[in-house]
Amino acid sequence: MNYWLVKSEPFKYSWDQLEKDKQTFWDGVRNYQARNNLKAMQQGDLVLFYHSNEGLEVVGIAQVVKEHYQDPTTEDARWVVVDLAPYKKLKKSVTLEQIKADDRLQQIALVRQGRLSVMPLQKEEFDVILELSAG
DNA sequence: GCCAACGTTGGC
DNA sequence: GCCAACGTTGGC
Repeated sequence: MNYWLVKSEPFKYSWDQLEKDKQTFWDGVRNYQARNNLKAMQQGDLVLFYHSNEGLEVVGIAQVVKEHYQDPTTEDARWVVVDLAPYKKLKKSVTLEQIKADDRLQQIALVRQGRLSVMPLQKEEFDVILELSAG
Protein backbone atom coordinates (compact mmCIF):
# COMPACT_ATOMS: atom_id res chain seq x y z
CA MET A 1 0.00 0.00 0.00
CA ASN A 2 1.31 3.38 -1.00
CA TYR A 3 0.31 6.86 0.04
CA TRP A 4 -0.03 9.98 -2.09
CA LEU A 5 -1.15 13.55 -2.11
CA VAL A 6 -2.86 15.28 -5.01
CA LYS A 7 -3.71 18.92 -5.44
CA SER A 8 -6.77 20.38 -7.00
CA GLU A 9 -8.01 23.92 -7.28
CA PRO A 10 -11.41 23.69 -5.60
CA PHE A 11 -13.18 25.84 -8.16
CA LYS A 12 -11.94 23.44 -10.80
CA TYR A 13 -12.58 20.19 -8.97
CA SER A 14 -13.33 20.15 -5.27
CA TRP A 15 -13.62 17.45 -2.65
CA ASP A 16 -17.37 18.10 -2.49
CA GLN A 17 -17.58 17.47 -6.20
CA LEU A 18 -15.76 14.17 -5.78
CA GLU A 19 -18.23 13.13 -3.06
CA LYS A 20 -21.07 14.07 -5.36
CA ASP A 21 -19.61 12.19 -8.34
CA LYS A 22 -18.66 9.15 -6.21
CA GLN A 23 -15.79 8.55 -8.62
CA THR A 24 -13.73 10.55 -11.08
CA PHE A 25 -10.79 10.16 -13.42
CA TRP A 26 -7.90 12.33 -12.39
CA ASP A 27 -7.06 14.18 -15.58
CA GLY A 28 -5.12 17.25 -16.49
CA VAL A 29 -1.70 16.10 -15.33
CA ARG A 30 0.82 17.46 -17.82
CA ASN A 31 4.02 17.08 -15.91
CA TYR A 32 6.29 14.06 -16.20
CA GLN A 33 7.09 13.75 -12.55
CA ALA A 34 3.43 13.93 -11.58
CA ARG A 35 2.60 11.52 -14.40
CA ASN A 36 5.17 9.03 -13.15
CA ASN A 37 3.58 9.19 -9.74
CA LEU A 38 0.17 8.51 -11.25
CA LYS A 39 1.61 5.47 -12.99
CA ALA A 40 2.98 4.16 -9.73
CA MET A 41 -0.40 4.26 -8.01
CA GLN A 42 -1.98 0.93 -7.26
CA GLN A 43 -5.57 0.05 -6.65
CA GLY A 44 -6.43 0.58 -3.01
CA ASP A 45 -3.74 3.23 -2.39
CA LEU A 46 -4.87 6.16 -0.30
CA VAL A 47 -4.55 9.68 -1.64
CA LEU A 48 -4.78 12.86 0.39
CA PHE A 49 -6.85 15.47 -1.39
CA TYR A 50 -5.44 18.98 -1.11
CA HIS A 51 -7.13 22.20 -2.15
CA SER A 52 -4.67 24.62 -3.74
CA ASN A 53 -5.14 28.32 -4.36
CA GLU A 54 -8.23 28.47 -2.21
CA GLY A 55 -8.41 26.76 1.13
CA LEU A 56 -4.78 25.60 1.10
CA GLU A 57 -5.63 22.55 3.13
CA VAL A 58 -5.96 18.79 3.00
CA VAL A 59 -9.68 18.12 3.11
CA GLY A 60 -10.12 14.41 2.62
CA ILE A 61 -8.75 11.02 1.69
CA ALA A 62 -9.48 9.48 -1.67
CA GLN A 63 -8.77 5.96 -2.81
CA VAL A 64 -7.38 4.67 -6.08
CA VAL A 65 -10.11 2.51 -7.58
CA LYS A 66 -8.56 2.04 -11.01
CA GLU A 67 -4.92 2.09 -11.97
CA HIS A 68 -3.53 4.32 -14.69
CA TYR A 69 -4.79 4.28 -18.26
CA GLN A 70 -4.65 6.58 -21.27
CA ASP A 71 -5.96 10.07 -20.52
CA PRO A 72 -9.35 10.16 -22.31
CA THR A 73 -9.15 13.94 -22.72
CA THR A 74 -6.14 13.80 -25.07
CA GLU A 75 -4.80 11.76 -27.95
CA ASP A 76 -1.31 12.23 -26.63
CA ALA A 77 -0.12 8.82 -25.42
CA ARG A 78 2.24 10.38 -22.90
CA TRP A 79 -0.52 11.25 -20.44
CA VAL A 80 -2.50 8.98 -18.16
CA VAL A 81 -5.24 9.22 -15.54
CA VAL A 82 -6.29 7.12 -12.56
CA ASP A 83 -9.76 6.73 -11.11
CA LEU A 84 -10.28 8.09 -7.62
CA ALA A 85 -13.21 7.68 -5.25
CA PRO A 86 -13.85 9.47 -1.94
CA TYR A 87 -12.68 7.34 0.97
CA LYS A 88 -13.13 9.52 3.99
CA LYS A 89 -13.54 13.19 4.66
CA LEU A 90 -11.22 14.58 7.30
CA LYS A 91 -12.96 15.65 10.49
CA LYS A 92 -10.80 18.70 10.45
CA SER A 93 -8.90 20.00 7.43
CA VAL A 94 -5.13 20.19 7.77
CA THR A 95 -3.80 23.51 6.55
CA LEU A 96 -0.60 24.15 4.67
CA GLU A 97 0.40 26.30 7.60
CA GLN A 98 0.11 23.33 9.97
CA ILE A 99 2.04 21.14 7.58
CA LYS A 100 4.82 23.68 7.21
CA ALA A 101 4.99 24.07 10.96
CA ASP A 102 5.48 20.34 11.61
CA ASP A 103 9.08 19.16 11.75
CA ARG A 104 8.07 15.69 10.58
CA LEU A 105 6.63 17.01 7.32
CA GLN A 106 9.50 19.12 6.06
CA GLN A 107 10.49 16.53 3.46
CA ILE A 108 7.23 16.33 1.57
CA ALA A 109 7.00 17.86 -1.87
CA LEU A 110 4.10 20.05 -0.84
CA VAL A 111 6.62 21.99 1.23
CA ARG A 112 9.77 21.50 -0.85
CA GLN A 113 8.44 21.54 -4.39
CA GLY A 114 5.38 23.71 -4.45
CA ARG A 115 4.41 23.16 -8.06
CA LEU A 116 4.25 19.37 -8.12
CA SER A 117 0.61 18.31 -8.24
CA VAL A 118 0.89 14.56 -7.57
CA MET A 119 3.39 13.44 -4.96
CA PRO A 120 4.26 10.36 -2.93
CA LEU A 121 4.09 10.34 0.87
CA GLN A 122 5.77 8.08 3.37
CA LYS A 123 3.34 6.18 5.57
CA GLU A 124 4.70 8.12 8.53
CA GLU A 125 3.96 11.41 6.80
CA PHE A 126 0.48 10.28 5.87
CA ASP A 127 -0.09 9.29 9.49
CA VAL A 128 1.17 12.62 10.79
CA ILE A 129 -1.30 14.48 8.61
CA LEU A 130 -4.15 12.30 9.85
CA GLU A 131 -2.97 12.95 13.36
CA LEU A 132 -3.13 16.70 12.73
CA SER A 133 -6.65 16.34 11.37
CA ALA A 134 -7.73 14.76 14.63
CA GLY A 135 -6.79 18.03 16.29
C1' DG B 1 -2.32 40.59 -8.97
C1' DC B 2 2.45 39.79 -8.18
C1' DC B 3 6.31 37.06 -8.34
C1' DA B 4 9.34 33.02 -7.27
C1' DA B 5 10.12 28.46 -8.61
C1' DC B 6 10.55 25.43 -11.96
C1' DG B 7 9.42 22.84 -16.25
C1' DT B 8 9.54 23.09 -21.29
C1' DT B 9 10.90 24.76 -25.72
C1' DG B 10 13.82 26.06 -29.29
C1' DG B 11 17.94 28.37 -31.28
C1' DC B 12 22.58 27.75 -31.67
C1' DG C 1 23.65 19.44 -25.31
C1' DC C 2 23.57 24.03 -23.34
C1' DC C 3 21.04 27.85 -21.96
C1' DA C 4 17.94 31.83 -22.54
C1' DA C 5 13.23 32.77 -23.12
C1' DC C 6 8.91 31.72 -22.06
C1' DG C 7 4.78 29.62 -19.78
C1' DT C 8 2.48 27.79 -15.74
C1' DT C 9 1.63 26.91 -10.99
C1' DG C 10 0.54 28.31 -6.63
C1' DG C 11 1.56 30.86 -2.25
C1' DC C 12 1.28 35.29 -0.59
